[in-house]
Amino acid sequence: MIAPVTSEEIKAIGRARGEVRYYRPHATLYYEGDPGSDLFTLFSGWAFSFQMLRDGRRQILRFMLPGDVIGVQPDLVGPMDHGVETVTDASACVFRRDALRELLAHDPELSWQLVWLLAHDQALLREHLTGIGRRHVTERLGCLLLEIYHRMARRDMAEGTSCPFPLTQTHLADALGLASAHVSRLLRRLREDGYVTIKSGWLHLHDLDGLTEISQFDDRTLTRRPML
Amino acid sequence: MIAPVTSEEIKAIGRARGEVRYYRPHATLYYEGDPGSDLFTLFSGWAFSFQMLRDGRRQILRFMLPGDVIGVQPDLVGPMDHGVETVTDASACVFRRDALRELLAHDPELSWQLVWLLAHDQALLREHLTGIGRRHVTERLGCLLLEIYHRMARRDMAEGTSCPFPLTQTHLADALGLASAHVSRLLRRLREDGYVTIKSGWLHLHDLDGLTEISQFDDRTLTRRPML
DNA sequence: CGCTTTTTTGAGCTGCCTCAAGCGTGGTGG
DNA sequence: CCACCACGCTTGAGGCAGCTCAAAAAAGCG
Repeated sequence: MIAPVTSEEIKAIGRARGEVRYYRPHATLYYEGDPGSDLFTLFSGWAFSFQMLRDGRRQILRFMLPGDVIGVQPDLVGPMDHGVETVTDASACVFRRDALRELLAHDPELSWQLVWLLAHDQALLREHLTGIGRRHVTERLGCLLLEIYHRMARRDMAEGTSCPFPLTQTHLADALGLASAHVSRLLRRLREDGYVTIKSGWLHLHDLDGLTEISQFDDRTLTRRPML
Repeated sequence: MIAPVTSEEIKAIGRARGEVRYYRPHATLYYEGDPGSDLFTLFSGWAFSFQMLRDGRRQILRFMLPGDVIGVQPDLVGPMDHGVETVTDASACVFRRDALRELLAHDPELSWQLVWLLAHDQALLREHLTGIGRRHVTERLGCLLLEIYHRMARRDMAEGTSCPFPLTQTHLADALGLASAHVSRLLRRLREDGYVTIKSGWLHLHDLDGLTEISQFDDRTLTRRPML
């Protein structure tokens, strides 16, 4: 999947001047415990961040779409508290951590943007947390699909009310805190009720407003666009 | 409750030079939708941040203990995506948002620290998210109690394996994504099994190691101390 | 000491899980 | 080009964890 990028992204990438790396699906950008990995801008493809528990349970924290910045989140010194893995073929622009620190010291505007970016990530995490903690599962799933659709639309990567959607139901389940069997049932119901179909790698929202309504979806975090 | 503060906190507060405000329990520092509130350093007392759904369901995102910084998280321009409310009597040092922006421009070191702080908050959120999404409820509760205990201990506000604990079971329930009746049952079991008692505003951990074990508690996020 | 808030406990229910088997599909190699 | 394999999806059956509703006991608080 080759992704167009917006002018903001190109600007950010230019600033970074890192090399570009290419990944296969299911590849690891960095793993939990990694002692200080690099930073990335996802150039094309999808990825996600996650944490594991000892017995293999996995929680997906966030899906990364083209243009997203990866690896700023963690403690900037010290090991990563989460891993990042690709979903599809992907390419990412790398730049070194120490370079960041230097950049920040010389460019207050950049540090402001970095703060903005972190704050934005936090907002997504908060929304996700509230969803898992307090939403009914159907709402939860609906919100996730809508969030992804809107994020894709902002990047001009949607066509009408459809967009590419390479995630498996297992991804969804691990993001939503559910069993994948249950996600299948939920999707069936959404399909039968005429809201959504997922087919050959595309998400189709047949009734965007209806889904927004039944999901109690609130795009408070999405109306504000990332600057970087 | 009057709280001692560590030297780091005093330094941070000095830098901010804001006025100090005093709050009663159950008071609002800012509310969801607040168009750009101020920033705070919690000086004494406990508070928490939360989001509400339309039908009244509440998710507690994070508990704030003395010394914690409040309100940096959100989008630094634009309305707050969450509210903050006190649990106990509390006092907080305020400083204005625009002052922050100016400070950042002139002090790269400070912006570095701010980034650190945001990253640390994110780590807490991630841990919380994984807990709610993928942990069994007993583990979840255990982890929350341990997290709070450790955070208190770091502030020298614990005595042995006990610490002040002003939260109600409803607070715990809303943080963990549970019903409060169920929290009561879980706590009874932890008490009967000799792990924990909560009594007259204090948390007593009778078997810290045991609880850490059965909760699969991992203090990866806590071993790194906040610098600000 | 009376009132409010919190905690405890019970009974019954249901939403989501687990386990498991069958099906569809795309990719690979003969 | 076809056969096979692997992986993801679907669907069923049965179980239990955690919910709701409710009411009583206990613990602050003025």
